[in-house]
Amino acid sequence: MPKVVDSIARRRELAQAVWRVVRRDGLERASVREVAREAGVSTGSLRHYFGSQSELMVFAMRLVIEHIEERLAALEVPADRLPAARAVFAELLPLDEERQAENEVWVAFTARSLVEPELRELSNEAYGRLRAACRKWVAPLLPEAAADTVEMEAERLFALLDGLAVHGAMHPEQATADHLLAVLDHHLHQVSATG
Amino acid sequence: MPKVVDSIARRRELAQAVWRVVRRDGLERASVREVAREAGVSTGSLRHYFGSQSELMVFAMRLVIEHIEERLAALEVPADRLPAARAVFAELLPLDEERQAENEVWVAFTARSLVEPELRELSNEAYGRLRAACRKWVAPLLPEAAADTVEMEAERLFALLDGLAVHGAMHPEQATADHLLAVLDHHLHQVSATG
DNA sequence: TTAAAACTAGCACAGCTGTGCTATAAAGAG
DNA sequence: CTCTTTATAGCACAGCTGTGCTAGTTTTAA
Repeated sequence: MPKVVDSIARRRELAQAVWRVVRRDGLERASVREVAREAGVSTGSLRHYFGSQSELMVFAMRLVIEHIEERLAALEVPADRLPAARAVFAELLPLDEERQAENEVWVAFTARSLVEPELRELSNEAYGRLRAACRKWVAPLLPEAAADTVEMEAERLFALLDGLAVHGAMHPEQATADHLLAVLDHHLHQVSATG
Repeated sequence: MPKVVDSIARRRELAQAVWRVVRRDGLERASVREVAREAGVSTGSLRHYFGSQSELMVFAMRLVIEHIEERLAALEVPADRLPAARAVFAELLPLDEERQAENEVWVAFTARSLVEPELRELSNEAYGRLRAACRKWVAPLLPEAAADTVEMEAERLFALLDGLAVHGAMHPEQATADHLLAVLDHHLHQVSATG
């Protein structure tokens, strides 16, 4: 195994230490020293893998996107249109601990991306992909609808998903997995019924 | 005019300096010194009005809630159910520069409230009030529906509004006022049509 | 075995942080 | 006027920050 593979594995471990600090103490506390401490290494060692703090943060944020895409790629999508849409969009909701953790981290990075251009790029990229996914899986539910109706429904679902994700992060006691799924199911059912 | 009135007016001015810094540089850059610089005062003077930084931040976040409630209180709500709901919920969207600014600040504070208990209280308070408002103004659109259906629709609208607000903050080029209003109108129309 | 590459540790620097403190100026009350 | 409260300014302290740097250590290659 060439060393470069271990190297990126190590980078992933360090990025997950970022996640833990972000979740526990917030993004503003994710200093180089604190992340190194969380990962159990020295700052010099951390700096060997990431030339700067912002490089570390960009990598940590990008890792969230990669995890989500890996889960989506591993998903067995049902053949029927409505169960297919449900399966895909349910996968994006913070329904279990792993996705809750990544969702909280994502919310923190997203907020910072408002003022950090390097993170903003990643946010925009994810935004575009999610928007496209909404269009792709909602369109089959509206076979007779006009193009701009499909577009409108995609935007509505897009906003709904982001809103549910925020609620899942901010109020996990109330936005339980059952709750999130119930709202999603209700919405998809109504959309496919009117289309 | 007693001095206490000027005092809270001064606190509001300083809190708005917080807003400007948060919007320009992010919440993590809103240090005591930076806010004082933005407001054109010394740190000692700032500290005379706010005994600690967290007191300043709590006040600045609470001021966002107060501004929103002032706007809602000043709103002339139409008599008809659907226009009434539209007027209220449109008021909550970041449709103009003022609301965009406050919305961005709110998003930043909300994200930090994930790890700051003092801000979390305010976030929860706002969450509860917004949820109640959704119930109040959505229920008349569904006169024949069961209670849990009304509840479900309120939750769906609640998530949609938060999602639209996030999109308005993160992607103002695409989430224009027209776009946000179109999605809101489409949703309210469909809810009231099926109810 | 030897040389090079990769890794780890930790210190040093300059700069920013929140907060406590004192000193000065302004304003209002008696 | 004087006295007290309010307001403002700015310094000092201890502590954390990102990053550059050097010195060891381990691993890999030849």
